[in-house]
Amino acid sequence: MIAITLPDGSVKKFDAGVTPMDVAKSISEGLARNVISASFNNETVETNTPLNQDGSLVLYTWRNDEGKKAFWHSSAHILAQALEQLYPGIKLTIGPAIENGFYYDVDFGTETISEKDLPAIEKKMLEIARGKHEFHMREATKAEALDFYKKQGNEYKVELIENLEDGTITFCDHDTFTDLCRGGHVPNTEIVKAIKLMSIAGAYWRGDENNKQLTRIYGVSFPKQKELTEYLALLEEAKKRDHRKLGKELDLFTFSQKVGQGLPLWLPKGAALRERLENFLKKAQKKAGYEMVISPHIGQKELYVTSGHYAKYGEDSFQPIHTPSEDEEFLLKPMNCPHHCEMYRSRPWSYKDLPKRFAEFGTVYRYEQSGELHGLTRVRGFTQDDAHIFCTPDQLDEEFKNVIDLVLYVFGSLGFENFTTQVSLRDMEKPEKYIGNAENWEKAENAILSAVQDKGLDYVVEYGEAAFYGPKLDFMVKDALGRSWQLGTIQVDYNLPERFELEYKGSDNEMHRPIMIHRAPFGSMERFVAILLEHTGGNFPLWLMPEQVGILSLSEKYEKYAQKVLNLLENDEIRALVDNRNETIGKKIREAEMNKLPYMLIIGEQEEKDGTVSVRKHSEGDLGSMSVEAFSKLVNEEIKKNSVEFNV
RNA sequence: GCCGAUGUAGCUCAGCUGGCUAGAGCAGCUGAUUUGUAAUCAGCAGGUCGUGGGUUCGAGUCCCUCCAUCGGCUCCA
Repeated sequence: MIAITLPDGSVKKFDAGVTPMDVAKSISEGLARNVISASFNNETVETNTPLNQDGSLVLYTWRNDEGKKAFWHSSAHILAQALEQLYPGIKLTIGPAIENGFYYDVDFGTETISEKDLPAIEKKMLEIARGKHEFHMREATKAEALDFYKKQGNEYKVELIENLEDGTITFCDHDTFTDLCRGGHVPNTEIVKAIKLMSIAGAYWRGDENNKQLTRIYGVSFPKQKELTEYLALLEEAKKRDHRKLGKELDLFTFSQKVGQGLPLWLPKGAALRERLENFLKKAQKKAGYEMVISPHIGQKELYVTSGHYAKYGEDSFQPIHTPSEDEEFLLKPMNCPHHCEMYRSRPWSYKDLPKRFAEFGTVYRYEQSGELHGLTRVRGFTQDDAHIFCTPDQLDEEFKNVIDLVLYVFGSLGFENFTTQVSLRDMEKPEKYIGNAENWEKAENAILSAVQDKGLDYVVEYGEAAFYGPKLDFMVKDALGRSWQLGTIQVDYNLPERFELEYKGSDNEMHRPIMIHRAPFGSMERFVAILLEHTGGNFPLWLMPEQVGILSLSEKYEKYAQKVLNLLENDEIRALVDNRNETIGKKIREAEMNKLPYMLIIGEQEEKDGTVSVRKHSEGDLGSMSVEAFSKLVNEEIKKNSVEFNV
């Protein structure tokens, strides 16, 4: 007999060799029907794995992430089987579950497949699924495993196996199909009822662009057709919040082929929105002791040779600007830091002057690969809400933490609650990617780690994500489709101060090197506005709205009164517009609703006589009539409610 | 940059296997209407079908080039 501990703490006795499925059956028939995977002593097991020792067992269903993972991973096996049947001779590589579904990377050899082929593959997958084939794990020696794939001529699987240790290698069989696999499957194929293959993409073997590009097929699957339908509807719904679509509809920004790809054009409403965001941050930064500076958009090549940008990126970026004089070269600035370093150098500093905080909404230009451009989230010309803090070593910790507070304030004020924080460190195996010595890197990385720990931030560490001059703390937010974007960033840099020979005089009357913190709470205005658009669906907080109130006249007869209301609102600093067109009130309301105008004031004979306005709130409807003063108060209270002061 | 897809009026879309002067709705303009909480009616105007080549008696439709966009990969100062 063995003792199985269940998640609720209860312990049940079973004969050795009992399977997780047997345990599920002993609890209830319903659970047995729904269980799709299990873990035993924190290790993933199959539902048919015999358990031979005491331990704790967790049973997963579709409701658990673990269950979904097993479901989608199993679906990837079915996809692979379908592909092998339809395209004999292909080479399978890897097929994991991902956040929303699964994929399989395949070398199709000379064959090319396109999205037109997907329905046939889906059909084959469903056919296989209906066969109710059970998944069985099987151990194999390294020699057997290598032999199996060498016979097939599959160099990818051979490479994978060569990196595995003998004794840890397992295969998974179902129906006629076999795949190298670590485990974690559903009991049998039949529970996969609905399958949708989403798209085809190229993906480099092992994620390295020097390797061969494989064909990746993305798919998603569900235990019920209804859930698939709902999922697809959700995706459609998310597309409505796409910032590219909303930006066009709300007249915020545009792109022009003539101006160039990745070069956004901010239209009046977008520019006003952006200005409001900038002012919001300027106000908080002023309180936090920042000083605004301004630098030009280009700089001499020498500046970037000093900073290290030229050696690192010169050839792969926008090419230098040449002038009529010989040998003169200027670069579009890819970053503001070199300029700010030169500002620091403009005079000598004492330790008593530090920290020095130079802030600038600085527009930078970076030659992103064409395939990488994406709406406003990835562009070639953008404005960073940049600042560089020059401080002494003993000020670093406090300064860094103050910046964390500022970023949290900005995110909080704009309703970004679901962000994640990432500590981006260097990739130790690729030192050529970075400038500066190991000792400085170590110091900078430790400074960030200790600050986030003291602040109690819930963070993940990513190696190889650091900037070339220093490690970062990044604040990531997801877009409407769940893709993660880096917004705020804080970076510790010991390297640029050295390259620019920055100094200050210490209390010991000796010269010392300051440490630099690079930081941008928004990240960039472009990306921030994009993500804000997707989060709010265009319904920004009232204080940010380009237009807050529409005064809709019932007919042209009320023009004078409309103007009077407009003047009253403007006196209270409320942004309003008058719609006095010769259209029906129904049409004016419809348009205002579609333009996401937060408030509509309907005025006609009655209102003019009483000196009131009839208030309608966006997507909520009629709020009844009130005086203009009462309405102003309503608006200002809503604005106040949503804005918090930044306290240092 | 790489893989796959897409590109018809300002916007959303129709245009079957190549065949008359390329259609519709919304937006725009003109006129009528002067309106009570999500589309008043009528008329008008608007497109070298992304670009450049090619095949053909004939190309929006077929082929190639380039450009841009979309979904990924890689990259991301």
